[in-house]
Amino acid sequence: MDIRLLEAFRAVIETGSVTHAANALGVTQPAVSAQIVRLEEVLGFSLFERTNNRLRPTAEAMAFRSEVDRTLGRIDDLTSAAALLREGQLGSLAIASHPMAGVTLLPPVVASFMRERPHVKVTLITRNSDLVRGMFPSRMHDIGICEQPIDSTGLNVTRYRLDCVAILPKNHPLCARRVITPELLSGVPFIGMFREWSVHHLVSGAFADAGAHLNIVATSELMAMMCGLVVNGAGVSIVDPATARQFAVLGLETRPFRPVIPYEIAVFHSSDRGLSRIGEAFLNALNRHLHTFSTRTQTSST
Amino acid sequence: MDIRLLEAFRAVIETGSVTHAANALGVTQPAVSAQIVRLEEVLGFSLFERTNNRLRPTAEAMAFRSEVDRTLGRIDDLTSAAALLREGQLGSLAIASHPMAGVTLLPPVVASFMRERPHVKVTLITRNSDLVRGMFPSRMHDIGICEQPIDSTGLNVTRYRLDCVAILPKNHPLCARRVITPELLSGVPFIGMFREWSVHHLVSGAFADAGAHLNIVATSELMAMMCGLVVNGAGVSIVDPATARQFAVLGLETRPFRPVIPYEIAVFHSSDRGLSRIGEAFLNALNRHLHTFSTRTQTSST
DNA sequence: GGACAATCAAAACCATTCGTTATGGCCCAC
DNA sequence: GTGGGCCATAACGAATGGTTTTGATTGTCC
Repeated sequence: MDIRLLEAFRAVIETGSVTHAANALGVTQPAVSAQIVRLEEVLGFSLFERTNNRLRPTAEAMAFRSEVDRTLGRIDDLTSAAALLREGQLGSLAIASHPMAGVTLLPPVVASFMRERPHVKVTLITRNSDLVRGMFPSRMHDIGICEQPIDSTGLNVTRYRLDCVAILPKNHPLCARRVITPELLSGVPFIGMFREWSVHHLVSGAFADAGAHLNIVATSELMAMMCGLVVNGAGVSIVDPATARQFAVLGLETRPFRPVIPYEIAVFHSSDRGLSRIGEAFLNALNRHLHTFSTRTQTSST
Repeated sequence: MDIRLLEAFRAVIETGSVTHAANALGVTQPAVSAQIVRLEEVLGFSLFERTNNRLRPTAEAMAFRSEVDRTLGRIDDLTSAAALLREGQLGSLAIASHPMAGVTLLPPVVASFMRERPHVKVTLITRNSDLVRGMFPSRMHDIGICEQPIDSTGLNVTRYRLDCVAILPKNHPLCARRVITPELLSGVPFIGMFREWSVHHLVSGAFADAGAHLNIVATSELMAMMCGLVVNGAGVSIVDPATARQFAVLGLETRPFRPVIPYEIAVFHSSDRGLSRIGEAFLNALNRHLHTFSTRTQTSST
């Protein structure tokens, strides 16, 4: 059952003549004539009555036509689905990330990605970094995001280093400074993170190196709460720039912090299994987004 | 978008290897290999990752597969619809008949026809003979049935002549006779037809020729009522054999009548428009049925 | 009524396509 | 290391499917 025969049949029915159908199809009249004959042979019944050098559809042809229409419609759907797949517009994307990425990094990227690709189904899984690492190389997820360090065997890993920033409430005296240092923050009420987080080890190290006093007045497990405390004047803090930007709407002031406190995350996927076009597109979008933080990137694969 | 490519794709996915797919499809392995390449070129994205001389479907291939399955399923439907059309099992049949055919002739034929062809939609229109004749050559109906005479220009007409029979109640004295004649019925209570009907003109003519007395004690418009009257002993009558058989379940006795009273009907269809396979099949069935009445047939077309 | 235009079919021809056979490379298992 | 399984490539041949040309038929317009 050749599709071209069906298209020829439809064209003849619609235009009412072989000649016009041939014009519509961009082929010559004898070609269409032969196509109709072939179709009739394969079907085993005649589609047209040849009378007076004219074709008149038989009753069977009329009934067959509706079937053909449905079939050609389905094939149109198939080709448009193929086009969507080709452009990475159709399919699914499963991302496993650690909580901070899930809360502060992914939302803007995923949202704009979904806006551009309304047919893509996105699944977001949030687990702690260890569990995210353990989820690969199972085939369930396309992309993983976790904190450093990560063993890259069997994975394609892209490492990003974001420079942490100081966050201050509006009108805080230190807002006058373009760059914040441990000396400036010595003794200033500071909001820390309750859980183990590499960044805060680095922060306390930087304070110690500078002989400054880290005056932690509150800790929280949630970035949103820390930022909320800062906004309301409970103190200042140092967080990764993605978090700072995500909660900027609350009214945070952001300043660079020196010495540089790097926050390192790893974005990865199975290296044995090629990434889907959607996955590639998402990695590009994520990469673009991360580079708005003047991020340094390093890719490694095995 | 060649269907064979889709079938090759499906076979490779299902069997897991090009070689097995080739076996399943009855072609050689390089053929399937080339088909997959062609399909990938047409689609614009790759369907398999070639690694370690093995093929592994990409994420896009998995998504594409469901579309392909639907498409191939639709094509299966198309081919089976084509098979039904070829066998006259799918489509519609519109029959316009005069009332007596509609009541006594068609029901058994149409019922068994529909039983054999569950996918065929049958439309029955019942009008008087003049109106039935007037319905052609409009294209709305496939087959017309009316009483004689009929002008056959533009029509394919098959004329049937049925010999009318005498109908008697059970245990009527005349049941002892193998053949009924006007002489035997002279003075016997007779059920006539109210409306103009050629048969009854012939009957009264036969009685007159034989010098017999036609003693009409009741008339009706409905064959069913006439037969009911006969069954219940109100009299005897002479009707066409199709009617007699149709109402035989009521408990009629039927005997040949001499001289022969012919009842003539015409079965016809447009001659400019070929009859559908369904129409042909129905005409055959109708012809077979009518010949169980030892009917004489005569076909004419213009 | 005759010339013309339109339509479809048939024949000859040509190119592309598509499948087969033969072969080679690669990887895995034994 | 060797053999077997799997896939890709190349060479080749057949057949499919198109074009061009031509012919036959019919309806139409002067």
